[in-house]
Amino acid sequence: MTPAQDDARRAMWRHIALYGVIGGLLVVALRVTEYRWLIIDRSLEIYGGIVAALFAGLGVWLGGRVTRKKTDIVVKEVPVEVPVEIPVEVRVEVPVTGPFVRDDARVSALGLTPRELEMLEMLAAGLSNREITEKAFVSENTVKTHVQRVLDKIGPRRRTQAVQMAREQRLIA
Amino acid sequence: MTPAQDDARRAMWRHIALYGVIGGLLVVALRVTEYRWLIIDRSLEIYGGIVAALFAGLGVWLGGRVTRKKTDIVVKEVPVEVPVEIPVEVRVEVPVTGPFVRDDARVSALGLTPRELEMLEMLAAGLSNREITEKAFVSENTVKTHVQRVLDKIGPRRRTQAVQMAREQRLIA
DNA sequence: ACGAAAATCACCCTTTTGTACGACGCGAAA
DNA sequence: TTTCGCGTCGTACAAAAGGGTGATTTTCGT
Repeated sequence: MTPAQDDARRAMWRHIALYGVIGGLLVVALRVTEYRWLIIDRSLEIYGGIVAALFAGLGVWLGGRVTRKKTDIVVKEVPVEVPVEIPVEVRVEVPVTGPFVRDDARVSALGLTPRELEMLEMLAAGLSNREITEKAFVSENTVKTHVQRVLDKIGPRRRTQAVQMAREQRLIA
Repeated sequence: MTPAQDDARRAMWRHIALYGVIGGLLVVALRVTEYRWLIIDRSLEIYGGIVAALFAGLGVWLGGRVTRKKTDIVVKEVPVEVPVEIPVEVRVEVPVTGPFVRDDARVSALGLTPRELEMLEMLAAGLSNREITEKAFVSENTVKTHVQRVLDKIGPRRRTQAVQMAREQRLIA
């Protein structure tokens, strides 16, 4: 019996014990409420439902707990044999999903102006208002106004979500 | 609504339907057996136990199904003999719209934990810290901590840019 | 059983964003 | 010519996010 197995066994028993305790408490609670609330009619269905729901939830939790280890695949990094020097960073470019086609119908439906589309693209690039200011040669207030209008037209109240929604609607790449 | 989300939704409803049907059958079965076997004494405990056990099992199964990792594909780094010349830029053509494959090597290189990866995905979905709080069942402070670590590890100082960079590095879809 | 890593939470402070106003100039269309 | 869309800019306040530090609890591998 290795310590690890020992630990696992203990954990298992903890689970079982917890399980039993909860079950016992539940049954007791049901017995008590039976006399307190006098719920007689359809009691079996009601109790069954309650028990089922609670234990199903517990089962989900337990299931996630016990099956987690197996599904979590650990990736070990194997040292790479390097005969010569390798550039510090090797980036693999992966062209995705062909050329992007903007949904112009959607754009005009939303009433997005060209300038606002620009702002949207810079939002998607993760630029701050200040950075957009520098790229667009306008004041920060102007940027805020444009961004605000984009948010109003697309819907959400946060730029992150605006970017996500804009991507889904094919407004930006 | 992407097809994938659609699929997930359909699967969820199938689960719920199955769940309900099993529950109904179980209750009916119990009602029948009640008259057949005339088990009256301690019947509540017995029925409770049966229902609990069955639904706990179902819960485990459901939990495993729901929380199962969608991508079982793991990218492993293997020892390779590197030829003398290393092109600075390597272009790899990939068939369009292939399933997303997380660059696990990159993930572990950055030292991103599973929880942090979750947060990253929710960031990409455009959720605010408060919304993440509700989805992850943790306090807002915890969310901020996780997000902060993600930012520290990936690099930028804004969540919008973190999402963009994470996409480029194939950390998220 | 122990230590390391991960996850959780709190506090405080600064910076960035979001919201709500109003205002001005310009060019095209009515 | 007047109106209107668009781009520009401002102020002021509210809300959210970023940043640093420290602490406790869970989890997990050995």
